[in-house]
Amino acid sequence: MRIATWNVNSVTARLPRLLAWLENSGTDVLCIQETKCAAEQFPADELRELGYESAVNANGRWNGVALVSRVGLDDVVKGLPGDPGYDGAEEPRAISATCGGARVWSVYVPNGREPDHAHYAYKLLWFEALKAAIAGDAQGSRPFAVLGDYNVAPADEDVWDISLFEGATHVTPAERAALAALRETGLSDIVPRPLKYDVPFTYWDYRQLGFPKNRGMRIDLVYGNAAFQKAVTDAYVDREERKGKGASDHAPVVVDLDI
DNA sequence: ATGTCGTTCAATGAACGA
Repeated sequence: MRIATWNVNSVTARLPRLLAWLENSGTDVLCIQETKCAAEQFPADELRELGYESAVNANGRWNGVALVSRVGLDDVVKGLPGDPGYDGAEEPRAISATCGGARVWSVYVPNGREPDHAHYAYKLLWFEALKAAIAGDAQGSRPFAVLGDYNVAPADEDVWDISLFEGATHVTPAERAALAALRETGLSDIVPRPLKYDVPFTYWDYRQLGFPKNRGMRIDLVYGNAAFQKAVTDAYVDREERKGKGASDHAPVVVDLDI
């Protein structure tokens, strides 16, 4: 089974590339983040024509996640139990389902904006709720993984120049501690191969020639339990998808599994 | 080859988030 995660930065703007990528990549299950559309605007019909079922948790302009599968899509759960919400409202940042024998989540962790911003406190609370929600499945014998845009670089090496991140989110000890807490439930970081350069960056800012200069970050992560990790045969970042006109600012992370 | 992109609201750009 080939499973992938991709922050598409608007599923409607990305639709031609999304359909082409699914056709060409041989992906069985895709975890999508930042659909940036209302649920009814999600291109389920176009995906169905390619043989994929869809499950969507989205509500408009911001955020939005989805699961797309051609190997089954059962027991869909939208949202995160205990989601702290932001500014009085719960946001569509999580969806989970059973696909081809694996239980998978597609998550879009809050950005945090600045360490002294309310959004940062929200981000940490959101991580706590995620940990509580997945701890049971992490210990289970069924292959289980949480895939998505975590908006945290696990180590200093996971950003192009750590000296430029002083005082910034995505690299703070508290955010990294939140990742460590997730791993302590029984999940492992499935680190993909970079297809070019040394570090498997997954995101490059649109601005200031981020991609051509490889000013990237590894913030799209695959956290799998022991059964999932044991089944992994390969993992890589499809940086080709970041190239050219009409690309998302994130590249897909692809994982091959012997299940 | 790549010196932002995408959505929304109200509008022929600005505001906002990332």
